[in-house]
Amino acid sequence: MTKPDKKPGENQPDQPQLPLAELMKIRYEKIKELNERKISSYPYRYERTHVIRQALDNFDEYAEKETVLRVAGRIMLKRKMGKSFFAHIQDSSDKIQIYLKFDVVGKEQFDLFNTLDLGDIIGCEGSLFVTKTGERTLRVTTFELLTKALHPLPDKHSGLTDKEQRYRRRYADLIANPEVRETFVRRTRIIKAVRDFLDNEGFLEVETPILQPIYGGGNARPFKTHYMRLDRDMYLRIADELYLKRLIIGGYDKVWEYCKDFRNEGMDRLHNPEFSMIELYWAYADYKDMAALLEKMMREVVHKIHGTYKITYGENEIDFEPPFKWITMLGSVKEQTGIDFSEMSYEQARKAAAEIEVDSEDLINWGKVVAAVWEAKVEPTLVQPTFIVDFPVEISPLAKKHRENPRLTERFELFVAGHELGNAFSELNDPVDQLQRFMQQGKALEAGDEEAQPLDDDFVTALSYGMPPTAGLGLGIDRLVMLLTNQHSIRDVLFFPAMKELGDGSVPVSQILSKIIGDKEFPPDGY
RNA sequence: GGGCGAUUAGCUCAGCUGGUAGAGCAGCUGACUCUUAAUCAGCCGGUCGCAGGUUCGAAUCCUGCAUCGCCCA
Repeated sequence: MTKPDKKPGENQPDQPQLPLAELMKIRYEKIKELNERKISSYPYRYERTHVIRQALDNFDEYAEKETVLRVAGRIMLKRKMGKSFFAHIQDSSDKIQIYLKFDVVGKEQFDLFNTLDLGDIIGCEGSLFVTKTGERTLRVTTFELLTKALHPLPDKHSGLTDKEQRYRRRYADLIANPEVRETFVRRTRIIKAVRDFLDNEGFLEVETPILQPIYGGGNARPFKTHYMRLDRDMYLRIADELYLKRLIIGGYDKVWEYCKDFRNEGMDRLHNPEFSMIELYWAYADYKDMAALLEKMMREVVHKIHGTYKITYGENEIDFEPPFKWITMLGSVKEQTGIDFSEMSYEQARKAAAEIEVDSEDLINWGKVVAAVWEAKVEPTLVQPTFIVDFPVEISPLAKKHRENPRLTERFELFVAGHELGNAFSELNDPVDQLQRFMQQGKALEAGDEEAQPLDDDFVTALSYGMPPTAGLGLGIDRLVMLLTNQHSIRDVLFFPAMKELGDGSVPVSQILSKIIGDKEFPPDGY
């Protein structure tokens, strides 16, 4: 149905037809033609006998017996040779060449195959053979279109290389770059290895609230949301710590959680606002026990994934064979700078920091100055797995004071390849001390430190019931995955990293589609 | 937050010191019944990230903004 009074000259030149729209329209027309022939472009299922990898693994046997196989996948390459086609189809396991001959499949199927586009998903039945050039191939006797792709695929050779597009359209990245699929499979295997290890060590996997009335357990700005039924603000958790300790108080000895946490801060190579950790708590143990456990875990996980204890990360070879280096924060600072901060006052520490060009302008206590010096001078040098031990009390509000030095806490962080991987301490279980630490944090919060944590009254209440001596650990899973997949940006180990909103005036695909299907009722020059 | 770089067709990229946009792939037509980034012939396809400015004239020079990347804080 077209408007008869519309003249060709009336096509608005200020609304040019987008090339993408043209490509999608051609594909949509193909769907309509198939529909007229009662062929669906989106059937419901396909009975596969094998995934492609299985077919290839047993190739010789299947080829010899001329076993009939049914495989399915996405068309990645397609070559026409007169009255025959070669194509490659790809499924989750692998890809295989298929060969389709006019004489074998007949005119109807041959013509149908001719209209297929790269990106379409098909199911093929046939047997295996080797071509003249030695490629293992499926000779198709019959095939079905399983899904029509409206959007063209990235370039068949160079794929999708634009980082931004790869993050924003991860599905296209995964289709075009199989090694990306492999990275994420490895991510899953790493998490499973951690889970298996903790299972074997007798830790109970639990779940605690993500949506919390009071956030805590770390130093970070939270995301705030609103619960309408209760008409109150809630926070997305920044850590699991305070809830897991409540479970220790409740009587569990060993608990852990795989957790998504949320921190309202910037994003860069090492940070995403939403990230994954594991936290575990272990009653009747202290931070040295925890360090030994973590060593053991790292060793096992690395070996399970790599089959060896030495891995390559960037330019470095990293050796996970225990024991890892163990050095106090103050000792490591002294080692790198020659300065011993341990007996200094706040003022002396600031002066010493200034001499080695570490800015302590906004740092309000001794502990923060020490930490700043340490970050500037020591952290970047830590390539091999290293425990940095005994942190200043001011920067460790949930850790128990050191049994030999009240300025410090019994805390360690594990560093590998210059990045913090894990953070652990002998947990503070004295409710009075905990309350005082909360008060200190409260002052910092009032003074404008948006990362300080608010008083959690119920947590103090819980502690007052008595928490056994406990060691706790938080381990950054995204960082661990980066390390074991040799990736250098957290965005490459997250399927869907946080991205800023695009402000470009590009035409959304849904709008293109609307206009294409609008052609049924409106003249085809409508856009 | 600061510095540097990138942004041109669905994808991958050219486009020099300003003269009004080009290739390959994909798509469409045709040839080819063992090709493999198939090949060959022809065709279609662009608000040159956005907004200003300089200029007779801007993809190109200048300013601002946006997004992405890298480095620094």
